[in-house]
Amino acid sequence: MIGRTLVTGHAREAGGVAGQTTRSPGGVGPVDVAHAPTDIVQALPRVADDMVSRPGSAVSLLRTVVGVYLREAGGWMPTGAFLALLGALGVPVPQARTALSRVKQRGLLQAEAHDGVAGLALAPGAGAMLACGDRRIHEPRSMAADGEWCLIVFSIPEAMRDARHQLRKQLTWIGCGTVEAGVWICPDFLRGEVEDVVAGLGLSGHVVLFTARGLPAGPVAAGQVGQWWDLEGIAHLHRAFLEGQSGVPEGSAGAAESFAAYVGCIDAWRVIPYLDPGLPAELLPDDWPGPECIALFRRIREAHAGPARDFVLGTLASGGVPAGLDPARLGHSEEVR
Amino acid sequence: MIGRTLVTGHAREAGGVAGQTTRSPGGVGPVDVAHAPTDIVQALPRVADDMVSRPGSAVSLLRTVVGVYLREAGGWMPTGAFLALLGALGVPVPQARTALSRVKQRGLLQAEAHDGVAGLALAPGAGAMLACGDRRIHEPRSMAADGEWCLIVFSIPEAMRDARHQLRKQLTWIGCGTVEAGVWICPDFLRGEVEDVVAGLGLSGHVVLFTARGLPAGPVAAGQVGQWWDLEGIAHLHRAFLEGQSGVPEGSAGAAESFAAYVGCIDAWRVIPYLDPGLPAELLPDDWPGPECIALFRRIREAHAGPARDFVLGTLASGGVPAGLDPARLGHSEEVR
DNA sequence: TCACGCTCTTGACGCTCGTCATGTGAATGA
DNA sequence: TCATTCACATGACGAGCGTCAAGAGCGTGA
Repeated sequence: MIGRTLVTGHAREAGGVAGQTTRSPGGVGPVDVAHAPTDIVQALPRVADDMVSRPGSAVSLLRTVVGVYLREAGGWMPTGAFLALLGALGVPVPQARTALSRVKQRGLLQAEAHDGVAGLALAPGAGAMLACGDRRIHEPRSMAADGEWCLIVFSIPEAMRDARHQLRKQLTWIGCGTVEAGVWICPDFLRGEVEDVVAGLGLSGHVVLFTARGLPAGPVAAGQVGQWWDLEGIAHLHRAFLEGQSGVPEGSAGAAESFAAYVGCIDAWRVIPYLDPGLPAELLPDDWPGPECIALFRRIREAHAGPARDFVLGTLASGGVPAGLDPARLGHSEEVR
Repeated sequence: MIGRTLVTGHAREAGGVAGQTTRSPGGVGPVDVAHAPTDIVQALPRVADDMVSRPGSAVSLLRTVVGVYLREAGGWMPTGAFLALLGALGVPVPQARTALSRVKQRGLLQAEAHDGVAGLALAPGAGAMLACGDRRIHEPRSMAADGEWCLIVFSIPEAMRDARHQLRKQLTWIGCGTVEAGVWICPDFLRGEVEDVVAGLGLSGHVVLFTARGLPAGPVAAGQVGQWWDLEGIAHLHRAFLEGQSGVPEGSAGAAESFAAYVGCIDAWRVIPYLDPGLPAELLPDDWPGPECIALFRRIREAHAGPARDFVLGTLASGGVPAGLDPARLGHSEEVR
């Protein structure tokens, strides 16, 4: 729902003229062609992978575990370890297996046996996406009041409408705002990601990027920013994070609890630094929840990242049976291998 | 014709998908409201006055004389002096009177008698326009390769189509190029004039200006510039100037000849620094005639500005009968008063 | 003052962008 | 495995921008 709000949230004042629908209300016959996933989907920059699944779902949690721990573990983990870690997050083994299968199918992981032990390795090319995600997640950047902007101007023929649609969507995903139809804006430090998106869609010839500065500071600029971004929707994301993480203990806890708290926090946090471009405080409402959100995220990380890491290492060392974990929470741990 | 080339010269490749038109082709009944010439016309920035008349015509020459000499003469000259000066430029007295009447009607000059002598004074508010013209004419600016751009983004509702049309036209007049529909560009040192145009049309609320930099230098940027401006049309203007002024002696000459040469040169030159934004040489074709043009303009000014000024002062001192001028060229000089 | 020609205006049109509604396939969770 | 929900593709639509063509208005020159 949140995602939907954001994606469709840029609705301009559509009031006034009542749109008339001349379409016949009844269902039409089986309509046709449709749904060739086309090669555009294949060309999708991997940023899309961060957005498809809902935070808290099994796939999303798995995706988070992969992002946070798999590279450090050498890019490969036995299947049993995945099951154990997801189990520690409250995901029953059958659903965890389904999630593994789906993430594998999506191309993020690939099956690989090491020394006869079945496991999953990072798919080639996924490393770059994860690294990019790391930057955004752990070093959320904020633009200075006099910082530079990146303006994205494009004109894409109707024949490439899919690509145009994808472009618009992905620009929204990485935090760009809409100035006018065909003119988007973001902090200039996101320029690299914009270029990646554009190149990934094969639209380099139709898009022009400018580095701009000097929005005449003051309330006028703040008003502009309010028109360009769905600040309300982004603030709602932040507040949902604050609310969801408010019960997380910020003191020391058991390794398993720390792991669950930390991964849950990352999983809830992950999408925010994408959709929030990190606008300068001077251009945001006074009660903007961003800084408080970042502070909470950092406190939780400070408290639990270390123990959570220890928990994962312990789980890996024990071959899938995490130490100090109540076996009852693991579901059918005997299935693990 | 040149003007037309420039205005309509940005035609994009209109080919491609054949659009379907569901609109009824027949004319509709007398449609309504419409057609209040509106106050938009009154709000026209004076830059328009520089473009309406063709170089070399009586009105244009008069406009040039006014711009170059009237302010120095104290903002007022007797009608006879105008007739004499235009006569020195080859304009017969009847046409000169028509020109005076029309320029007066347009609001650039206003009738004023000094000490019982009929004459014409600069209309209030015209001074600013002339000053702006001076800057562009005598100090043609050129952008550095790493200079800053001004991006103009606008979206104007269909109900204000006239204003939108005017905006587009005037942006072209002051040298702006088209990036996409609704996105224009010019060197940032023209920003002030852009703001004047926008404010003059009452469109401040619908236009956003950015200061941009960092067109990735090189042939790519040059290609972009070639798409944004009608470089061919501008080069044609330059070459026409070079050709038209090639016969002008650059050495010393009689006062009257210098006056005719100098005013003729200014008159032919005047429009060029408006339509040519002064792009950096790195982004222009190798054979770009701009610098040669400016050099020629400066040589002619160097050679003739002084004597021309003396000629005007002499004419004013003698009350309308210029010294050293062949009376035959003056037409009916006895009509002068 | 008059005829000519250019400019501007006006209406129609095509193109692009964004949105909405709808149908389909996939992801999710029980 | 199955029902529900979500995301995406598609077609239709409104809006904005620019262009074209025809007609009106105005500048130009005789």
